[in-house]
Amino acid sequence: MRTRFAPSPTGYLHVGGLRTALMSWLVARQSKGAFLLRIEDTDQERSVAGATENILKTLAWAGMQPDEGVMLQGDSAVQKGTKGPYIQSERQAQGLYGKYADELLKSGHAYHCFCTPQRLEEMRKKQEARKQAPMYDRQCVKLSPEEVDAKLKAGERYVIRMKVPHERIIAFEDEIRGKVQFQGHTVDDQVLLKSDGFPTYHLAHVVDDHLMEIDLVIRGEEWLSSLPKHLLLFEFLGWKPPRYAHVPLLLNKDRTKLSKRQNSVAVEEYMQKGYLPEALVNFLALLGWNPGTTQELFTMEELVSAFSLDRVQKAGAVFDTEKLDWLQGQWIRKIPLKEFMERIRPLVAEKYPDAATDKMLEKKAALIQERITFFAEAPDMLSFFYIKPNVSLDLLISSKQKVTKENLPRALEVIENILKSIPGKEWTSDRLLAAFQEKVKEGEWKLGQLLWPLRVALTGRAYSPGAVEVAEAMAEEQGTEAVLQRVQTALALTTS
RNA sequence: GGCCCCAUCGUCUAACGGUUAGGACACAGGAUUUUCAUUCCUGUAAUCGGGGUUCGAUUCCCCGUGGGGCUGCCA
Repeated sequence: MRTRFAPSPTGYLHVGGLRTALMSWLVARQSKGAFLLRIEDTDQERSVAGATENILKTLAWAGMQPDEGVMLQGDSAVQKGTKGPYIQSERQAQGLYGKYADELLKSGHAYHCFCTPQRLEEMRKKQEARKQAPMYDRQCVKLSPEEVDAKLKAGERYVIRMKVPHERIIAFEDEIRGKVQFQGHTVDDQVLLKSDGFPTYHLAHVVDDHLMEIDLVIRGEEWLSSLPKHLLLFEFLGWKPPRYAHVPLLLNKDRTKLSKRQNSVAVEEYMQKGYLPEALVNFLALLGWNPGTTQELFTMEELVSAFSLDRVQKAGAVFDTEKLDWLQGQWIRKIPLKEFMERIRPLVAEKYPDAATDKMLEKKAALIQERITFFAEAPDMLSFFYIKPNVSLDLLISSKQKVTKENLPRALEVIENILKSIPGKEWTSDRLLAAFQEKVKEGEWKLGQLLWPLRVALTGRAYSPGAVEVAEAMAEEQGTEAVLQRVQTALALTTS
């Protein structure tokens, strides 16, 4: 199966685009076919320099590389394949689209239109006032060949429009929606070739996807109403149309089409926020698709074998990132510890330079891997290993743990004594915990009354890894004296 | 306005015409030998409305209603 993704280089890659790209990629992989990337830059005004590379890099981040067409080589975009060029402006330069427009002109399926934008605007206004659907009124169809020639010779600006047979019924079987039908008279005479000579999306899509031998076009539902135009063009040109899958739209919370007003829509934004590609891809795959099992976590490989278009939903899906965050947590926990450590190292080192060469970082990383959702949380979570924390009396006290202003000094003394009673070599979290539990057995203290102040004394934080785990790591790194010192500092705080 | 598409918990979704309408996220409660988190358990919560067809409709048909998309010399 040959599939394609055909973005316009207008800036960033949209999450909706990533989703259709993903489906196309999955289908191609699954069928051992090819995933093509074509650049649709027929709108001169909207094209942005560097956007192509940017889109390609983002796609690569997500784990999708094109097999053919425009792809990344180092930092720049190159083209590979036998059906190129794969950039529409380059195809345009070869006169490709004009050639087929001429063919349609000759066969009577298209005509020159000399109407000015002003006239078209007025026409639409009148139609709207009469509560009619705004459609081209075919004024230029009436022009005789001689009149057309004369206007062309006079250098009048023109476009080429397709001539839609009004009496036809255009029916089609969509891969997701099933049968879809349109009445010819409701379909507008679409502009095929603009006055600057460039094709519109409609002509370019039909010509390119035919020439590039695309078997299946997966695109957003917003294209469904243009489908009859495309089908007709394939017919007029004598070509077999591809299969189509019109994927339901991604929606804002208010169920309108996903917009940047209400959501982060650029994949880059999710990269910057620290989302893992595994999480975003997993999330996108599950939006509007389900495997028919209760499996929620999918690697790319698993998606390749599990995905199928017939389990894609017909209704739009609200882009609610709560589940994305959950998936992010799941995926960050799956990262092998060493890799996790190397991912957080530069972030921690940025704030605490010692981390750059920290031999203890793996042990510290292990303490936080299950408690964070984003790498960016790591520096804060580990801060107390690198700087002495600011411990406050307020934090040492906890009503939930029954640590009061009154019993706190005594608690800290007990903690100190327990710690002192254990030889440095035996400072493992298990051994430490056992010691505290023994004390608890005596009846005077609850475990929380001892471990809470210890944890706060060591970390200065409302939440952190467990007290004994921190004590173990800290003792190994800085010696038991350093740990005791922090307890003593806290104790001093209570007496001042 | 016209054309097209769609409709199950708040959200993502499952259910050959026969299920106590299932799962996940979120939320609430609890357990997990300290906080936060993780993990586990429990709970709250849905078939848009009306007609058909059928012994029986979430499921099939029709009509409403609601929502969305398109309606550019943008894609």
